[in-house]
Amino acid sequence: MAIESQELKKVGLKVTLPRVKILQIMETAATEGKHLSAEDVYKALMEVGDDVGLATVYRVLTQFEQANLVTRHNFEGGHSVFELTREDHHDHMVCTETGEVVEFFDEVIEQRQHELAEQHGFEIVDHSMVLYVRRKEKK
Amino acid sequence: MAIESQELKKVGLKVTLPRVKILQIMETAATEGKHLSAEDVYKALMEVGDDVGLATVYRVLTQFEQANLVTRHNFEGGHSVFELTREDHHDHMVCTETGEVVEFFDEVIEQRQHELAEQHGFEIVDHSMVLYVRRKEKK
DNA sequence: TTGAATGCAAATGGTTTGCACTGAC
DNA sequence: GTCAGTGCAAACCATTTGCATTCAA
Repeated sequence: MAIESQELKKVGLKVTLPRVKILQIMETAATEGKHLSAEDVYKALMEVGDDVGLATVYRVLTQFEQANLVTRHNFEGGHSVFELTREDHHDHMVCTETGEVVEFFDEVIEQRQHELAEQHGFEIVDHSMVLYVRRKEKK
Repeated sequence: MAIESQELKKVGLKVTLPRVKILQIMETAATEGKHLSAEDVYKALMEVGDDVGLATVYRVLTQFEQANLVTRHNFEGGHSVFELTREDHHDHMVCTETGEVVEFFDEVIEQRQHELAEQHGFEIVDHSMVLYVRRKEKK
């Protein structure tokens, strides 16, 4: 049995063709370090000849998100992008010129965030930090 | 002439009733530390008896944003909120239970962000950092 | 068999736009 | 008087949902 099927069962989702296919696509994207929108996933399915409705793509991605298989990001621009959930937390910097996405993690910042929330009597449930950047001119 | 009129002229916008009214509302909200959605502004206008179309509210807020009079934030949840642009940069924490918004600024984090961008060969154009938080249970 | 999953199309909700009318200069 | 600004309704776009059909278990 394919790895995808096992992962689906593990999170309590019935093994169906759309779910397996979409999971495969997300895994492929992950190895390339890419973040896909629902539309991207839909197109990828079309290209491989798999006829899955866009609505199903949204439904499945949402289920995957709830099952913590994928993580949803809301960068500027109105649409969401998804990536396979990884055990290691990380934030993103997005190049405003090329759209390139770089992932990073910084212990100092994470630490400060918790301290700041604490100072205001809160605890952090989640956070998003996106740096919109531009390639520096080489001198 | 009211202060609002001068501000509008300064940024090259013709002085019209909707623009003056909306600017006043944004200023009032600012003194209360509030962030308003287009809908909020629209409702505020209605309450005062000023009949301005929702479309105009969007158009004016967008113009204000381009003129750098107001700043637009895209928190989770699909809709944008606006606040008067301030010279001092700050980030936000949003309570997931009450919607309460707290502004904060932390030099340590700002510093690290620049260092991290630099490490990847980028310079920061802009950034968004939002902490989604929950009031801590008092023990 | 049988309830869950899917496809399709229609609905949604925030935001934008086309166009004729209005108003600021 | 003119052209930018506005109101209204229709259009948009990403996403969600209702419902009849299909399918995994």
